[in-house]
Amino acid sequence: MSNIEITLPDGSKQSVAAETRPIDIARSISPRLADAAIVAKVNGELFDLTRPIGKDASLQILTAKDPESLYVYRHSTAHLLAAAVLELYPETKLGIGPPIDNGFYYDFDRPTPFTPEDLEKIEKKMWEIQARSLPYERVLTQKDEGLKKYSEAWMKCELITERADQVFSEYTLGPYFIDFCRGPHLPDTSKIKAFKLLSIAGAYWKGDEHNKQLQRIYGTAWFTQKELEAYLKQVEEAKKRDHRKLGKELDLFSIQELAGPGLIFFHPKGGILRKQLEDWMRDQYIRRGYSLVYTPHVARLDLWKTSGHANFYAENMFKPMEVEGAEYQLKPMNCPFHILIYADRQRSYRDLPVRLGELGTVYRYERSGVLNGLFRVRGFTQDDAHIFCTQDQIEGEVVDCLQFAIDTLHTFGFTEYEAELSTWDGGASSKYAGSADQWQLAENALQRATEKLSMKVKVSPDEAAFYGPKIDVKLVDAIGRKWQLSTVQFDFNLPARFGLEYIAEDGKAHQPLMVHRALYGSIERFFGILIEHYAGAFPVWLAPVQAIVLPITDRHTGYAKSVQQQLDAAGVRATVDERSEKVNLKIRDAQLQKIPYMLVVGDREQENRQVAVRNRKHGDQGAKPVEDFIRDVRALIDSKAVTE
RNA sequence: GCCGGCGUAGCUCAGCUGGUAGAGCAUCUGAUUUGUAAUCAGAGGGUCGCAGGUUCAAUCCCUGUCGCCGGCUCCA
Repeated sequence: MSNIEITLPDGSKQSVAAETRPIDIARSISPRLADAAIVAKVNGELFDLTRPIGKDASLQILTAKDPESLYVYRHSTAHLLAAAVLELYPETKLGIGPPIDNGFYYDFDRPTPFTPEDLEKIEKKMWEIQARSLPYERVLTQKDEGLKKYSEAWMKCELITERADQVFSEYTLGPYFIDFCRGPHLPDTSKIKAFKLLSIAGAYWKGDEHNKQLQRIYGTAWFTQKELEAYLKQVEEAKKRDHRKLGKELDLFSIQELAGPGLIFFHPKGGILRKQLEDWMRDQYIRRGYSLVYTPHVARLDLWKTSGHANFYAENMFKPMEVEGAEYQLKPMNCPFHILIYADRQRSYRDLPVRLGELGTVYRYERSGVLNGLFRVRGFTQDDAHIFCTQDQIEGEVVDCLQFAIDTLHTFGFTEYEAELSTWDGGASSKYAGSADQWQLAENALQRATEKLSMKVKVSPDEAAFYGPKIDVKLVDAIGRKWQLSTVQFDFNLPARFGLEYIAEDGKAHQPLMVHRALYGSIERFFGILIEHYAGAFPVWLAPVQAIVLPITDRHTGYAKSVQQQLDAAGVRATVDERSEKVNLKIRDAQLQKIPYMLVVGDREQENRQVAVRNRKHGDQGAKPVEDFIRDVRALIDSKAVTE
């Protein structure tokens, strides 16, 4: 038997038998390492701990500290799930079972759906199998032989036919379970310590709704019980912040069954918040050289035929309505309208850039199953703007757009964000509109703009829209979730379709470049993100009620009202709780309404023209003159402070 | 749209595999006049999402429909 040479991460070398396995090396280094080992890396490739190394190689033993380990761990937990399902329901056919961000899932094909009770049974069975310390065994199979072996399992056959090499690997777990799988896996089930099955959902085979619908079981898995509990707690936290729940509790907005799904009603308190968003954005438009425009909600279908939306966007549009023999279309986008304004008169290069901005309300048909609170609706308002400019101007325009996006995030209290640049395929296919020159120019401009602003950007090739490359900005919220928000995208399609032009210095007509950009994206959606980010406790400048005056007894109500009037006069949104209730109750209710400041007034305050300030977060702040409070709170409002 | 779950008072939820419904909070009334997260008492309030069907009898079983939730898909 020949020997092989193993190089460890510290550079040391060992000569060992070819059938030596990573776990053997780990043991020879230290029992603790062997115990902590999850998986190995052999020449950079993930390897089972129990798979013979077989050739000269560099070897790294991965433990729970290495991020790749968790995926292997979850993948193995998914196999454990499938093994349990097969033990309980042998007729079930297996789909795929990959690890995902917070856990894993497995897709099953089965005539009767799983119930929540089944989930409990399956989880119990999983622990039972786990306790047997069954090994995950890797087996090599010939492709034709494998197809025979899996002839009962149609999904596996499909996968093997499409993806498998001539000789492929399988993994077994116990007597019932064998799976076409690249691996690697844990050595055995005893390594699995903490997991929980979470939910059952329908999922289409390969994510395509034309395919058969399978039943997916989701689960989460972590190295330790502690991490599992922390994750479940984080899920709970997210539930507490759910904007649909808070929207009702804080009386911000509603969706009315009688009016229809996906259509948002802003209540007075939500209305104040929305007005803050709108006012800030319009103000910024003006400061940053945009022209504010207003356009209709419907237009002749011909416009949408010219823009092409009637064709490629038809399935997202409400059906046209007939008016005096002509068809009219509710607008799903603002761009054609802005284009009409641009094209309404001849443009000189001296006029460019033309930046037309609008808070434009659009209606899109979304399938009923995808609607979700404020996040996914059928009618929403975009802070939409279109920039028409020359080639020389695009880089500057893109820089300004991105800077605007970053300023927007900071203003609303988001400090972390990510940017993604979606580019085309370099012309490999014909699915993209526009010329290679245009793509090059635009992609370069986007790239250079991010460099100028020192933005970190992830490039996603072949992810662009068909009409142009784009940069998307994602924010990270208070509990670490990412939300796609702003977008800056080029459009090579519409200027051509509408024959847009400007007269250049050479006296000839040229086609302008068009940039489409939205920073909030959708005001409704951004509102929802804000609700969840702040868990309803908005910064003072956004809070619907900024201060509530709490008279201790009825005889203080008069003074309380005079305080409220002073606050009103100073532009501080204030109310008075006039109920004949105890202060404790009034405070409790104000806290639950997440009102930033509670101003308790009794004999002492009335006598000294003061208010006893209570901050929703920091509690009792002591008494101070009304003017002092107004000065302090105005400072916070004027600076749009996001911390208290 | 599809799969699964759900729809009971303004809100949050109970309601024993069929005998026309109950709690807490909220509301109203009365008492209490209160100092930093729930004062007490009484009263009113439901065609059990909607429409059919089965049954002597339906909140409960069946069918359809509307809406919501978790996913699939897609995006802002």
